[in-house]
Amino acid sequence: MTNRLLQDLNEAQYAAVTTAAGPLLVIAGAGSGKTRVLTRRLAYLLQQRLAHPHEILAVTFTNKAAGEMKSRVEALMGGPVPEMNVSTFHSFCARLLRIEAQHLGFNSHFTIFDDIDSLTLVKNCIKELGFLENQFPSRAQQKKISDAKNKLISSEKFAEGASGYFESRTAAIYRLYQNRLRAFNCMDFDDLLVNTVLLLRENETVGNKYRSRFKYLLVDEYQDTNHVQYLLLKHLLGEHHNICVVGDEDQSIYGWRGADISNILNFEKDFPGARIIKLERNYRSTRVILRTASAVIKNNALRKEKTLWTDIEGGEPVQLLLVDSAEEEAARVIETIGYHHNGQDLKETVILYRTNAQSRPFEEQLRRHDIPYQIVGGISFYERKEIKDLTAYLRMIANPRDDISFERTINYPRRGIGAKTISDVTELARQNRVTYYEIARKSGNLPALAGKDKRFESYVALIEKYRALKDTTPVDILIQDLVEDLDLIAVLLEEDKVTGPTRVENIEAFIEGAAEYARAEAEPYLDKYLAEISLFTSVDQYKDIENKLTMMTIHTAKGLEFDNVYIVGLEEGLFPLQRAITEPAELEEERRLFYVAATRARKRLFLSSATTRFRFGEVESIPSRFIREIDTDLLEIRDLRTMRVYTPEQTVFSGKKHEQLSGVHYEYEEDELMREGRIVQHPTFGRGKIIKAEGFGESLRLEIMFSGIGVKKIMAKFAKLKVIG
DNA sequence: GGTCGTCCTGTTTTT
DNA sequence: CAGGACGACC
Repeated sequence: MTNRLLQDLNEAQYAAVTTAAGPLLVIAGAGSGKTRVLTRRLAYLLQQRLAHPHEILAVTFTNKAAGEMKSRVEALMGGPVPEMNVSTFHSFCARLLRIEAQHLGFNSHFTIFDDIDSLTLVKNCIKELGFLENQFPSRAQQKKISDAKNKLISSEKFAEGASGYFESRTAAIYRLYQNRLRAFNCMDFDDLLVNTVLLLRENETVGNKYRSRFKYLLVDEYQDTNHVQYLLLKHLLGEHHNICVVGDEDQSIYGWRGADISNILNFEKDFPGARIIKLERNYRSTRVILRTASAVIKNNALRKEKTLWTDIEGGEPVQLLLVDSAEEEAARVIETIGYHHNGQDLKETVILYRTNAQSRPFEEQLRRHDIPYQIVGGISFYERKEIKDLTAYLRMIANPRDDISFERTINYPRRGIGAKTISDVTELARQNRVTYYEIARKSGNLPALAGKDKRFESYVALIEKYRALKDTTPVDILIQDLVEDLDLIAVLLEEDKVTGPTRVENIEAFIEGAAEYARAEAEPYLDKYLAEISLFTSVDQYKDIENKLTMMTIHTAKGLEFDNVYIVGLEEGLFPLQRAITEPAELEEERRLFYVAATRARKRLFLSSATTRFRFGEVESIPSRFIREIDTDLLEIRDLRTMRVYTPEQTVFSGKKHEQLSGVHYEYEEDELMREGRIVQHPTFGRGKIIKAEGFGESLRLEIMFSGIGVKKIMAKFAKLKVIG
């Protein structure tokens, strides 16, 4: 009898599904049936009774992917598999820590700081230490701290390795930040991973407990794991070596967040005896689309050679739209969508962009034409002010030690507690080494807060009321009552006549979300609900709703596929981003990002590029180098400025390069002269020698050593340089 | 204590 | 161009 789990698999897929024991690396090219392999593999482990559901841990990148994987496995197994662990790294860690928190000096009601909370705390720390915000911008400091954590460098270790003015101060900020989080009984996103690793590594009992529990580990999107995640896997792996990771180094796009591409490149070294299986046959895209993606990605040096192929012959040429401005781009793209998708379901079409800010002109056009759409990501629902304010209350209720949530809620809605009083509270809390909430509770006994104690009392009474209810009242009811107690609806409507109603709608949607959760959960109480919503990802909100166009960043689109894909804003400085142009490693990541974007498409791919784009001030744009890397016979160029169309045949036949068609001169010849070793004449600095040249054309940057002046970094397009030797 | 206006900076992607 | 920080004023 044939095993239906092994039907319809190609040879490589079959091997990936059935190779159960030992380390296994599955290199899964875009569209190569990865999800099918993953779900069949899990079902196969269960079917062959190699493991009980609770002995399997599968980690995915988003909650949505986890949910889908689980339901597909259940469909294959013909029934629910409730005990199988399928989750993201972060939510797996959060759940584990909820159980084991006391071993780390946290209590199990700890709350999770999102990016905004964490930034607020960093700001507070910088202020408290008396450092200047312009010398130590909070965002940059936050990033440094996060980078350190991703490499498992503690604040103590960071301080040891720190040298000089800036680093030693960053170390101080890091230390204070970490101490505060601990005092608040809070963890940021990075802490969830770091603390789990520390616990598994340093607490033998806990470590052994989890090591003996999981017999099979499965990791999706391995190319985007960071060092801490890698260590987490190492520490979860017990006697057995049954770890299967699936990934594609060409799709690694989270380097900026600490993802370490060497995890996948070094898998064989890290896990001796590893078997490698490559899935190279693509079932998704037309040959034209694959060739386009490959033409760009092959310019990267850091990759394992791999060739995707498909049986899907030919396909429509890739259309390149050339336009004047960002507004024009939006108008023409929407027009093209209307033209091509007459009668088709809009859910099969997506507009992908490099940065969230690019969505605006498209939104305007879509509204104007009354086309239904959804934007995934951007300012997430949970980051909206009214939602943030409400969740800050919920967090105070779950965990009153959280000073950041205290600050956010103490005077909203207004209770007559202003900046002065809050700084008094801060001061008192520091002196007495207690939390802000503790000060609020004792305000009656504190002379410094004389006269204000009634205001604090009503706040404390409110928090305490809900603290008493939180473990027994379903979370949606709790939130509803809280909103009423705060009179939040009236406050919002009063506050701003224009945005008020929308904000009220958002509050209502939030309550509805909680109600949905309450219906699905056996114990729908606050603590768990908060943990869940703080780990929502931006794709988690994506639903392929009938007849709605979708827009999102390329990062968010990872793992999704559509019939029609529009990649917009293909200009130097935007895609690739300006800062990537001079950094080879970052440029390669941008290229992978293009690769991910293009391979989302099944049938049709459209690219667009504008000549001018408003960023800070007006900026002339030139088409992205990625366009030039695509073979001309794949492209149909529609120059919407001149209303000229160049088919692939014409382009090839006339031997024209597309940079000429687009009317942009790249001025290679000039570039050729501006190379290292050349002597140039500068109007103010005089004679100098080029010691470094990066970029090309408009973005050519030079480092020039001027005699008697020193090294200057110069943008070639602004400096009136003359080559004299 | 609250509000309004001005100046300044900083701009990528997200768990 | 937008959002935050800060200072002036009510």
